[in-house]
Amino acid sequence: MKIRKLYNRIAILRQERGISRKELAEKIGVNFQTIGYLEREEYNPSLDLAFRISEVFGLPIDFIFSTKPLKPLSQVLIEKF
Amino acid sequence: MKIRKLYNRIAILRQERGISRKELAEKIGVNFQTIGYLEREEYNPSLDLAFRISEVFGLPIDFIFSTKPLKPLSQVLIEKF
DNA sequence: ACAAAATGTTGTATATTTACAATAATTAAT
DNA sequence: ATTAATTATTGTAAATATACAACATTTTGT
Repeated sequence: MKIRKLYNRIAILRQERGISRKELAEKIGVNFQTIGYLEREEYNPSLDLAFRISEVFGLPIDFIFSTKPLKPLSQVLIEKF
Repeated sequence: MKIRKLYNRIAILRQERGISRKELAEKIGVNFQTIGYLEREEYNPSLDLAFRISEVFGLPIDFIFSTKPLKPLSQVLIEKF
């Protein structure tokens, strides 16, 4: 299976909550550098890791991750008006 | 990260649609034995593969996959009454 | 009952993800 | 301005996912 690059909102969600990668990594049970890789989208998480992130943020996987580049949350929100 | 076993509804969703593993595998672009491994929950898919499955069935990832054992669809449906 | 199709099992090889360490660069705090 | 904290970069090793093949078993169709 030829890999497909995935996109995510990890960086913004983490910043919204005002925590560092190290803190997020601890909540998730993963090395803090792994968070860096994911935020830079250098590789895709396993489904298990995606679920952990989803659980920490309390948001569904499809909201955090996408096969297509993600619009800024502000724009998504305004489109709901 | 110690791996966590994940659960999924791939087998029922595939059977609902009346297709074989081979056919599903072709739609997804993966080896047909990989579908077997996933249905038997012998290992977890990558997030990319989870997205492909989600796209083929037209259902969100959180509906198809779960960190906890999944109730039969019939039961989930009845609980909505 | 038989043949064909689908699924399961076992084994090996490759690709991708995760961990970890050491150091550089950037940003934040004092 | 300096220190501390955070993030980026590079490299290596380990764990897990995916591909593929060959054969056994089960199920389905006729």
